[in-house]
Parts: sequence; structure tokens; C-alpha cells
Amino acid sequence: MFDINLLRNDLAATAEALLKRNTVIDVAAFEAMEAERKALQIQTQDLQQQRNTLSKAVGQAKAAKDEAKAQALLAEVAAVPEKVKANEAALALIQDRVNTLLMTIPNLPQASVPIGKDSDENVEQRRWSPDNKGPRSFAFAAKDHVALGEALTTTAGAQLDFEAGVKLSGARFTVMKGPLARMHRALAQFMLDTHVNEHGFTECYVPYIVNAESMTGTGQLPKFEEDLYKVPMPADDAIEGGAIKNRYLIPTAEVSLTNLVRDTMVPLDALPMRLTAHTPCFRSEAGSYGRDTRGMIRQHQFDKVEMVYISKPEESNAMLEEMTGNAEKILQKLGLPYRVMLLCTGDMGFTAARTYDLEVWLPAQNTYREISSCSNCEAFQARRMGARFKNAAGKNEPVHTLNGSGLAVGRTLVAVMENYQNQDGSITVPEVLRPYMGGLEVIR
RNA sequence: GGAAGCGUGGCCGAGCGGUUGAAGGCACCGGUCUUGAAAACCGGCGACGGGGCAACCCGUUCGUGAGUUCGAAUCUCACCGCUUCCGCCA
Repeated sequence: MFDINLLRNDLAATAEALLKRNTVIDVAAFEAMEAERKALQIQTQDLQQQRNTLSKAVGQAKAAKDEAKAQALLAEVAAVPEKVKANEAALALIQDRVNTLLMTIPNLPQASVPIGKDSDENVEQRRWSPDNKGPRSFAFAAKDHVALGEALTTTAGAQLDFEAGVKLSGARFTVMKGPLARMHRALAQFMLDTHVNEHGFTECYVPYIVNAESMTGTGQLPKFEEDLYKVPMPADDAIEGGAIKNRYLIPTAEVSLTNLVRDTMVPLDALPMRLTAHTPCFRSEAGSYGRDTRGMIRQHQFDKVEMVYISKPEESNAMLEEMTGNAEKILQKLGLPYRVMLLCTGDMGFTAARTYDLEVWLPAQNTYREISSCSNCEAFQARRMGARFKNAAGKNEPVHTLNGSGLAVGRTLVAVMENYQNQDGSITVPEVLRPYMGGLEVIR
């Protein structure tokens, strides 16, 4: 949630900073709304005070057995509660309006984030490739993962079976079979093991269906509901205040992991927390018709190993570097060429203050494609979630939250297939995955 | 699904219509004592929001939401969650 004090204390500068994120704040409208809220709040609290004071006096009079005085006081308060009620209702209404606005303003980018309008203005930080030789050059025409996966077969049909996905569910679903299905599983195991054994993470198994509070905590709601798959509750117990109460399929394990600290005081000595989980992710991909329609790049359901950090504010940027390094480590162990991009203001996600994307080399597309996104959300999610810790001065303060993919499993499979393909269409299994695949060296 | 009980501050726990934000304890912070530490003793100590330059003042908050009342942690209703017993189940 956006920090309202920034708007109250420094409206002009804050509105200008948000402009870099393509977010327009109507300054005059906000000022008017705030003025109204302030007046109403003062008036309401005044009335509440009146009621409280008089009621307390009634109690005192009754305790003193002064019935006449009690009756006089009762006559005096009689009209107050009604006024209080009316004011409270009006105040709640305007506070809702303020709140709704706050919930739809994106996080403020850090000062060092490059200003730009879209992904073309992201800034490359570094590149990596095995022995620093650059991406492998092919002596034959490199195929994409679709051609490779459809040509590789099992007795049950293609190892990447896109038609079966369509038949079972529709577009953007894929069935994997045989060795490729196993490599997909191997990749997730390998990533999880690496983060747990080498990067100090705590492995978590988490729900894939979460409630609206969780989705609000990490920022998917209220603004991005159309991107989520909804799970309506059974009719009988779904009604709350007249509205159907939905649950949602997680679009990323970030939601489940980060919300673990929702409404909690995190002990100081528990920070930083490093949490990881392997989960499926569900995205409706509304508004991306026509983009990446071929293959496994953009699916409604995909697996991901997620990293989440819960950190002290002063450490969060260092943790972002660490987390990005963890994701890079996976690509390095797999021998996949990649580059690290610092996202510009226009390309960052709603909750992020600073984001690095990892882009892996895809030879068939002759380009780098996003395979991980690591973000420092600072206190943005923590404020929404009520995730706090007691700082050195003994004051409660929101924690900082960070999340990153480590990595997207389906896209990693695509990258391995394309980078490790052989002229005959077989795929060499990267060394680090072989222990997870019964020693298998080549997929054919 | 049936029956019973319970949700109070960082934690435990009392209160069950009226000067109660809430006894007591633990934890925490300061002080005395001590060579130091511990113990003992003294004092402090919830959160969120609003107003004010400030000292400070005010409001909200006892699972959540409605209701009764001049006044609700306390009474009523609904919902959520937890515990125990029975049934069912991977």
C-alpha cells in the first residue's frame, strides 16, 4: 500500500515521481478529498467525545445515587448517538475512498532506478555464459522447443503434447510426457535443493488457493483481479456482507510465502527470513492474446520455484543482490547463458521499488527471454499486510519484503532444450540434472 | 455432517453493563544493589488513527460484522477460527 504520508506531506513531488511510473495523481482532487476527510474526522471524533463524556457522567451520577442528575444528563445526551452514527457512516465512506485510491497507486521506484517508458529502456547490468565464451553457436539450424518436443516421442505420444493440452483444457495448456516430463520435475528438485542446501532457504509447502486478504496483502487485489483465476466458495457459506467471498489460485508462490508474515510481529532475530517453495502458478493472461502463443513460454499453468525474503529495511537492497545472485547461480549450474537487466520505471511491477530481470538465451529466437524477476518491494506489501518488527529503537516498523523466481521451471525447460539440442533432435541432459534423472545423459 | 466448549495486549491470564485500555504474571526497557552477572527491590512499558510547532489532547481497538443501550470486553444475532468427542475420509 502506498504510504499516505508521502501524499499528505509532499504531494507535488510525490505526484511527479509517480508520473515516471505512468501513474497520474489528480492533485486537486486528492487535496479536496483529504480536506473533506479531515473535517469529517474531527467532527466525528468531537461527537464521540461528547457522547463518551456524558455517558461517563451518567455512570458517576448513578453511582452517587443522584437520580435527578442522572435523568438530566440522559436528556442531554439523548440526541447525540444519532448524530454520531450519521457522522461515522459518512466518515467510513470517505475513508474507503481514500483507501481505495491508496490501494491502486503503485510503489515508488528507488532513486537509482532508470527512468523509462517500457522494456526497451531497461539497463543491462551484466552477462554470463559458460567460460565467458558467449552463447553456443550451432553448426546446424537450431530448432525451437516446440519442434524439438513434438518430435521427441514416447509410446504415449509426443513428449511435449500441445494438442493434448488444448483438448483437456484449452489454449495455453501443455501436457509433458516421458523424459521431458521427468526433466521438468528434475529441474524443480534441483532448484529447490540448491536454495535449501546452498543458499540458506527454508523449504515450504504452501496452499495454491488463497483468500482475498492474501491477494490484497501482496497487491494482486483489488487492481488485478482479471489476471487471477477465481474459485467461488460453495453457495451456503460464501456470503459475507452480501458479497460472494471468492478464493483465488495463486499466480505465484510469492503470495503464499509473503503472506506467512501477514498480521504478525516478526521477531528481530528471525530477520532476514529466506523462504522458498515449488508450486504451480495460475495466470489467466487476460490481455495477452496473440503474445507468445507458440509453445510453453506463456501458459495459464506453470511451475515455479519462488524465493521470498522478509528483511530489515536497511538490509533489503543487499538482500535483493543476494537473491538475484541465487537465481543466477541456478542458470550458471545449468550452463545457460543469460543477462541481468535493471528494469526501468515504466516496466516495473506494481509492488516493486527495484527489480532485476534475468533473461536466458534462447537460440531459436536468437534473443534473451525473461526467466526470473527479482524485486525489492520495500515496505509496500508489509504496510498492506501489517507485517512488522520491533526496530532497535523499540518502535514497530513495517518489514521489507522481496520476491524472485528461482526460477520459472517451464521456461527453464525450454531453455535447456534449446541450448542443449543436438543435430539429430536429441537433447543432452545438463550434468547437474543427471542425478535427478537416474543418470540419463541424453533425451531422445 | 452431529454435540459441547473457547477466542482479551509480544506471550500467559483475570474481568462478564458504568471513572476498564483492561487486574496479575512472563518478556522487555531504565534504576538501586553487586568486582561483574544472577537474584531481590523500585520505576516504566499495547496497537492503530486524528489534531497541535510542542508539552499534550482526542478517537478507535478485547476474533470479524451487525444489533440492543445514554453507555458494551461484558447482553443478542450472524460469520470466521480453534479445542474435545462422534461420524466420514486420501
